[in-house]
Order: sequence, then C-alpha cells, then structure tokens
Amino acid sequence: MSREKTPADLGHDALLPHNTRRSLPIALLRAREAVMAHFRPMLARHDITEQQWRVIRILAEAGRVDASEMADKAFILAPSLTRIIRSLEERGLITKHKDADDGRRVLLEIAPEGMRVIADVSPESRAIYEDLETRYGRERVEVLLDMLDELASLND
Amino acid sequence: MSREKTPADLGHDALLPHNTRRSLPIALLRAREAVMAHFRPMLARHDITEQQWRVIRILAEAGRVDASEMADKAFILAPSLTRIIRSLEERGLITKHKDADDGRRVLLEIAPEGMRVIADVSPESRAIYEDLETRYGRERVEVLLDMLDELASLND
DNA sequence: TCGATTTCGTTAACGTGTTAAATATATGAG
DNA sequence: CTCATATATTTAACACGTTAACGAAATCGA
Repeated sequence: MSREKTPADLGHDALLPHNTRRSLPIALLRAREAVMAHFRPMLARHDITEQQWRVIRILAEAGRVDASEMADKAFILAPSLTRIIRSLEERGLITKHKDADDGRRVLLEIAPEGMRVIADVSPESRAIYEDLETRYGRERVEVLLDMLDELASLND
Repeated sequence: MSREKTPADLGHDALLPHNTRRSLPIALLRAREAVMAHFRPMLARHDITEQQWRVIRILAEAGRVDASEMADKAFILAPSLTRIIRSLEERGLITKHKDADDGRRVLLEIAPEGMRVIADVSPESRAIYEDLETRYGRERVEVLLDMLDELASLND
C-alpha cells in the first residue's frame, strides 16, 4: 500500500520527460555502441581508432580529398579532424599538402603505409560487417539505413 | 577514356571496405547527431550538457539510484560518470552519499536545485521531441526504436 | 577467520566532441 | 586596387569516451 515516494511524485507527469527507455537519442547511442563493440577490438589490434579508420578508408576510396570534404564524408568536426590528420601524418599513414590553387585548403592523400593498413584491416572489417548483416538480416539493414537517412535529413 | 586513377585502383575491390555512405556506424552517428542538433541549443541555454541532463532526468524518474545503476540507465561509462557526478554535485543539482549497507556504493539523489532544472527543461524537451515525432511519424519512431533495440541486443 | 577473488568506484592518460575565437587566404563591391 | 566580407583551417578550452590500472569494500572458499 505505501509505495516508495520518488521525486517524480513531486511534480505532475507533464513536467517530466518521457521515459528514458524509449528515447531516440539513447536508442541511437546504444545501437551504435553495440555495433562498434564488434569493430573496436579489431581496430585496436591494428592500433587505429574508429575515426582514424574512417579517414584513411575514405582516402582509399576517394583519392585526394581536402579537409572540408573529409569532414563531410567522415562526419568529423573540423577541430577533431585537425588533430586526427596531425596524428595520421606523424604516423606516416597519410600525406598532407597545401592546395596550390587555394592556399587555405589542405589536401590529403593516403600514403603507402596507410594502404598497408587498409589491406590489413579491410578484410576483417568486411567479415565483421557481413556477420552482423547476416545476423540482423540483410534487408532489415537496408530498411534501417533508409530510416536513419530519413531521420538525419529531417532538418533540410 | 583516361579517367583519374585513385588509390582504390591499386587493390582489387575485395580488399576495400564497403562504401562509407551505407555503413551502419556512420548512419547511426549521423542520425543521432541530427536528433541532438534539435536538443543541444536548448540544453546549452540552460547550461547543462546532454549527459548531465540524462543523469538528473533519471534521478527525477527513479529517485535514489546508485552509480552503477545510473551508468546502466544513462548509458554512460563509469569514468565519465564520476566526472559528471562531481560536476553536478558542485553545482548543487544532485546530492551524493555512501550506501550504509555497502560501503563501495555511492547513492545519488536529485537536489531541489536539480528539480528546478527538470521543471525548466522538461517542457521544452518534450516539445522538441514531440515535434520530431510528428514530423518523422509517430509509428515510424516506434518501429525505429524497435529495430534499434534489436540491433543493440544482437550480442546477448 | 583468513586469504583469494570479485565488485564498485575512482584516477590516469589519451583521443574525440563541441563551441568560440583566431588566423590566413580568397572573393566581391566600389 | 582596396577594403570589407566570406571561407578554410587551426587553436583553445572544456566535457565526454575509452581502456587500463588502482584502492577500498564485500564475498566466498578453505
């Protein structure tokens, strides 16, 4: 009969946020974390972070890319990208040079050492992703990607 | 006829990761970011971070909670939580005391000042979320939440 | 009871996220 | 051409994410 009184009882429900368990931000966080849990140990064995992997992977796909384009494709904010580029360059995985036509721009290119990392990591990455796809369902992944894209583009 | 040669041409496709555009980790990141873009400015006006908001919101919902339980519910790693708790306590939004029955545990409770923040932020948060729900579609949000939950629990 | 083990929380160290401001270069109006 | 403005990148400052290691308290088995 006498239940525990929580602070929630002090206000009426309208003043409280909806339940945490069904909140989009946290659900997205959990899902992302669950996915990354599959990749992170493998990337750690190759001594690169998730973000560093995104950057060199994009350079391997797209060739020479300037920093803004990279920030866009890898979805990394400019200040983070500056640090990541510095670190990747110091480790010899990428090269960096000023754009001759526009002195503000920084052009990035993958270095041979970076290609070696790509060659090492890609097969493992693929395998993990395909296992995930299989277990979740190939078509469901597609549906989910579409729904996420739509959510991401609600603002535009 | 002579197209630009990219580093991708140096290896055959099997060695390259699949296209960045349809990758679950980045799609989840983008979607989450798009959602948070709606909330962050509002939270900033109230001078709290997203994580601080999650913590006091959970305390308002659940009453007294120990740190492990909080880490679980708010999906925040222990080291981050330690810092967040320290900051929230210094600002007088929560109180913290050792569990009498188990000296290792730290019990958290929301303070009156914290309840004031809840009262201020909740209506705005709700409004933003409901707008989002409406624009994306109420049922589609539910479907998405289910799909995300399932993805998150693939490991178990 | 005691020593080994486990659990909870913290600290440390490093990388990234976020916002604002600074710097350098490019562009456009007059 | 020149000054104002815009754009690309960097720096700074602070918060959080991530892993490993640590200290303290609880638990369990001998």
